[in-house]
Amino acid sequence: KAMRPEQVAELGAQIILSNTYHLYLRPGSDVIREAGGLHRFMNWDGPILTDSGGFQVFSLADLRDISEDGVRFRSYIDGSKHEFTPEKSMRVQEDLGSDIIMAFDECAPYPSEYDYVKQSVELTTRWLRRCKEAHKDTERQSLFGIMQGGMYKDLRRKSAEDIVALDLPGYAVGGLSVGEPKELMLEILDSCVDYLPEDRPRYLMGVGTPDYLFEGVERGIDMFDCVLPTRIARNGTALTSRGPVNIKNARFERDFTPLDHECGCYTCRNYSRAYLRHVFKSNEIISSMLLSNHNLWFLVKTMERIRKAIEDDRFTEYKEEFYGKYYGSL
RNA sequence: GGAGGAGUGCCCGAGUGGCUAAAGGGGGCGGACUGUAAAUCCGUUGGCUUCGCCUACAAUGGUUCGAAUCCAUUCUCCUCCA
Repeated sequence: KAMRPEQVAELGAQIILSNTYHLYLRPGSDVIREAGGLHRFMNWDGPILTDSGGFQVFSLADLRDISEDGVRFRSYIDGSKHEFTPEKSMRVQEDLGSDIIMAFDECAPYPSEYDYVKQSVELTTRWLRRCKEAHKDTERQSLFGIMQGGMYKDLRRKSAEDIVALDLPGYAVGGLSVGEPKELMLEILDSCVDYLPEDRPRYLMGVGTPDYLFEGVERGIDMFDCVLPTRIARNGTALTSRGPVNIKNARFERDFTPLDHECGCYTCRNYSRAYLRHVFKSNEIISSMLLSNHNLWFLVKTMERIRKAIEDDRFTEYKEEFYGKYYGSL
């Protein structure tokens, strides 16, 4: 949102995420197929990953009904009834033509009882087998499996072992960062990442804040995705090397310095905090554009530096340096 | 000059005797946001020596146990007629 694909590419982003559930409801996956696929439709010729719609089963919970076969839900747009099954999700993602397609899973809410999560994990695994079965074009599209298991280590392990047995090109950790405390999230992540093969991409879904990126990488995660940078941008928050900055704050009214002195992004090269505050408060669309651009740049550059630090064998030093500034005083 | 109508907190605006420091918006201030139903949502917004007191619904005076609400006068604005 608020970004042209060209700008996303200019940031150095290598892949973007789209959502099966939302595109299925609107404009409809048939429309996108007719348009020649998502890449053409949205003018992005790099890789695209599509989420399966599993997360929407969780986030739009009051509108759905889960069964062995799949999920029945009502459209929040027009109230119409639909059913998503693993097969359906695969077919829709095929229509979209994305490069990485995600398994149709159930993301258990936090907190959830052990028995519920156990059932849920087993269902997710059965659904994954059906996804793999239904997924035909393995040349053009890579199907990633999703580990679940809530906050229960034994269920995480079981989930991981079961999905890894299916020998997929990549694996995701789902069901984290759903409202649990950070310590718990890290403890669970610690316990389960190693069950996923090191030679396949390991993707932590829905994460996150800069600190979570470091924590994830440190534990062996390769990929992340998150709405946070663009959403908080639209709501007036910028991520900076000195921590988050709420550009709405009165103290920036006459602050004519850049958002982040160390940032080389378009926004920081050309605009002051006072201007960004002004356009935000005036409800100017450029506010979302400038802040989204900055936040995405910030995360992309942070990840580039993390990769470089790993190559130079100084990840821990870089993490400490980053944290020192990020959590230090503004 | 005549006839009607109106003046409410920073702004708009509800309220026509006690449950009103005064609905609801807006604006201000602060916060939240993590596989996007979000340019969304939440809190707060007269003062103070804050389990209470003070100042407040144009101004002043009055009626009443009690007034933003009723009465009188004054001021200001709007509409129509001359």
